[in-house]
Amino acid sequence: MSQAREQLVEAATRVFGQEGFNASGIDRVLREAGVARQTLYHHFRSKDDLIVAALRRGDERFRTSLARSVERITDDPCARLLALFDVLQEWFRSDDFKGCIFSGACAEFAEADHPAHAVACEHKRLVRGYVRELVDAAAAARDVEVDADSVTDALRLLMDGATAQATVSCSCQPASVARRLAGTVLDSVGLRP
Amino acid sequence: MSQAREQLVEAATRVFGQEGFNASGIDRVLREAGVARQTLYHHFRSKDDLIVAALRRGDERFRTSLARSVERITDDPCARLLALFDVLQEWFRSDDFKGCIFSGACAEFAEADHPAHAVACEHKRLVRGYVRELVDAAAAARDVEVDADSVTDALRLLMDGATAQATVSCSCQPASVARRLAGTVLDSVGLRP
DNA sequence: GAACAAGTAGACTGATCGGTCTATTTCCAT
DNA sequence: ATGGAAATAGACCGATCAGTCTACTTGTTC
Repeated sequence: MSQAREQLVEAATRVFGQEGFNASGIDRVLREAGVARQTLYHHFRSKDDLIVAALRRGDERFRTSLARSVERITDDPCARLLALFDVLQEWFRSDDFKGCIFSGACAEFAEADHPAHAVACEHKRLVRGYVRELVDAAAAARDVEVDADSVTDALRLLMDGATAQATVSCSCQPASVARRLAGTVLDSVGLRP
Repeated sequence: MSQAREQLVEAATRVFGQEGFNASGIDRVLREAGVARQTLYHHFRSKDDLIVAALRRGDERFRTSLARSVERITDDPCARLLALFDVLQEWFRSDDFKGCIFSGACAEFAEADHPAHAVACEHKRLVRGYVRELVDAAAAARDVEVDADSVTDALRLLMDGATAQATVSCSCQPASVARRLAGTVLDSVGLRP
């Protein structure tokens, strides 16, 4: 993998995440990447292509970071479901938190068939897959029968709700609210840590 | 109130809501409003001013529509809390649903001190105020003591979560998930319809 | 050492952007 | 009737945008 391409994707994820997609010009990304104009168009056909690559990079980074953070917090499979919200809170607290770039991409590229929208949709699907794994692991550890899909949907909705509210309010409190709600959900299905 | 200004704000809410803020040019709004260029700058100092006016209009329209829809669905104060999610589902189902323009505004204007961000924040606060009224009414009707703030926070988080997910997935299912979760929340505090 | 791919620097294009300026018209109130 | 505010049409401005083109410099590989 080319180093120039690597720095391009890296700068793009950073710039687009901070300023938005339509608001960030190609020149800004090039300057931050320290890369020539033509190099961009050697690796990507258009700005949209770069946006898609940046979103994919953001997806990988987010999911690996989420999993690693959750695993670092606790070993207990049930407690890990609540740890999801501790990780979110940590994220909201960070100085450069500007909301979920995938929700942002859907806001800026509202047409459902836009490639960026598709990547965002896939990202949410993959995160759901990870949460689903955690739910299955917790159910197995507690040896209880649960409607794993319903529990997963509930947790995902709480996560996205907290993120949306944190983006608008610039506060980390939504994470606490979501965590408390998640606790009652887990309680009701016998997955209380 | 001037008719030209009225049509400007109306067209702006429509165009910005469909295409986003940075992606929509002034010319597009002018064409849809059927209004001359100079007329815009007679009523607004800048595009940002028009954006703020459009958001305010969207706020009014959303809240009055929400309240009217909820009141139309049921008279029971507790059932109205669940009706919030029926209204959301109806919204998600509409053909031109493109997500919450206030969350979209925060995605496009991430700086917390941007006027559009401030209006979005105020909108969320006002919606919370309405939900809070519904919670208080339900508690009074059931004659139970509830932590109204907590219940309101929970319902608002479920609403925003459903909206965020519906925006990405282009589905109305998140409304059902949120409604079911809201039901368990209300159950646990004695506000079950 | 020749060929070739990757990268750089920077000028350039056509389009669009937000915003200004001028000239003219409409219409209402004094 | 006359002055003034509101509105129109459209040229115009400087800036920025995404994307192209040319010319030159690296390395690497055969």
